[in-house]
Amino acid sequence: MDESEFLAGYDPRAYPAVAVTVDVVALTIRGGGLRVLLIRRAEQPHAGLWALPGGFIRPGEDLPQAAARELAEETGLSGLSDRVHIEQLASYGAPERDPRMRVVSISYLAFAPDLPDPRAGSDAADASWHSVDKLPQLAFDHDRILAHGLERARGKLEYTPLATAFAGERFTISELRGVYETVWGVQLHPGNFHRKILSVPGFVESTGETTESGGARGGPRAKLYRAGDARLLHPALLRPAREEQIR
Amino acid sequence: MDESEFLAGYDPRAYPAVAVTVDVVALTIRGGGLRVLLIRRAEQPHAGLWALPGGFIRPGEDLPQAAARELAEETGLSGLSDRVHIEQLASYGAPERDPRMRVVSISYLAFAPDLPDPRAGSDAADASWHSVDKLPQLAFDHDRILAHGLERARGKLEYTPLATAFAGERFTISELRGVYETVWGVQLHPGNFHRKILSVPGFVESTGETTESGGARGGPRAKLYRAGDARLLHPALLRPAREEQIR
DNA sequence: ACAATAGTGTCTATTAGACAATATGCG
DNA sequence: CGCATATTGTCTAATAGACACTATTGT
Repeated sequence: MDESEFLAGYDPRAYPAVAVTVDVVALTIRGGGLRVLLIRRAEQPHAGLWALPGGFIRPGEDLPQAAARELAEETGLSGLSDRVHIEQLASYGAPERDPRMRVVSISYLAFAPDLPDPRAGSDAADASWHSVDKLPQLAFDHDRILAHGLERARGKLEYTPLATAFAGERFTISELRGVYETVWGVQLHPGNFHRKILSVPGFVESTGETTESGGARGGPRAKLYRAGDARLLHPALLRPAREEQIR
Repeated sequence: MDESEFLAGYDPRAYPAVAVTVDVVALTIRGGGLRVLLIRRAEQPHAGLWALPGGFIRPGEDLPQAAARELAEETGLSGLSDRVHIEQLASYGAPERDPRMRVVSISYLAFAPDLPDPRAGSDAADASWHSVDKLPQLAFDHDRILAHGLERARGKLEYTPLATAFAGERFTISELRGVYETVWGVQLHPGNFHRKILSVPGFVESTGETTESGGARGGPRAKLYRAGDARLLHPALLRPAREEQIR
């Protein structure tokens, strides 16, 4: 057991130092595509490569708190706490994932609508949103972490109301469909999607309002909705099954 | 960023030491019920309380490897690697979760059929399987970790062939139904379950054999199956929806 | 007027689940 | 024999998805 073993003679300071970091996969939808926040490393190792924002946990700081802080530091936003959904993703601790010392990274997944252009923090040469379809080479094992985050996000759209976290405070059914289409990378049937969304209890609730004008290329004004109180979608919105996912 | 910040003047050895442990939620089905492996702490703090098996990661050791090692040490089994399904659960790092120092724990979830009675390791006063329905008080935040593990296991039965990891090499449809009923704590309709399982591509495959004899209380010999090659169940086996889960 | 879009109606195939029926083997 | 269980059949309600239709608005 951890602490009994500890008391039985282990002194963790006698071990090679273990560093604990948090890395954040921050996703938003911009320019019609799904984008991830990357920062360009200013220092060795992997200087010049792009990487996920992250850093050491600080004394007295809880893990989600550290993730939120790192994200706020990199985006230059302080008051984003209430609009950003953040959840733990997974941990990575392969012995050689950092060439200098043992680093265990706890990754977090963040979603938000319309996050602003990031301001590079003091420890980064650059910071920007990157389309997940054309990614640069990433430092460390951050490609694996990012892939895991994307997979998680895509899956969670199916059975949770997470998509509303990518939309604004009020949104139309079409905008919500756009979120699904962007994250999943598929086209969805507008009519069936519309009916389906409204049939899931607690997913969205009507505001009684409509958009100020019709769509850019015509069409009637759409009703506006806000996120409902459901935490799970029942029934779920399933992606069209792809054979290669099953086996 | 983590390492640039590091190089910019951070020395992790200058930080208060952070210890990284793995804790394992090991589940099996015994005596008709779902059971979890607990060890009784021999040392302070929380001496005498039950806790999840776990311990420090060792230099050069990957995280899943550490989890498998801890599980093997506590169960007294060395050759269980190929029959045990093990996967990462989540990480816990609240600053005060261990009263002595900063400890970040990475939890793992393990499932296996018929795991033997555990042998208490050198650092434990006792080790045994406990029904998840009547749990003792647990050390640290292990009640939260265990609750999370149970929730994950129950959910994964829905859309993965995980249930076969609780059954033996060959099993009947009724035995598989027993796994679902035990983990979910519900009664399932035998006929519908039977047809449903066989309709999911790749979930089970026939061995062409049957049981040697009928059931203990009569009935025909059942056909024997083995796990198929599906990694995801499509369509999924959904639990009867409970209203309180949705909101 | 014309095109694009919001929202609704309808039809079909699939699935979950209730219930029934048949066959087999234990006591 | 009588009962429990394995397996299959049938029927109904709900759902996914294809397709069509109407109404509204921008150009």
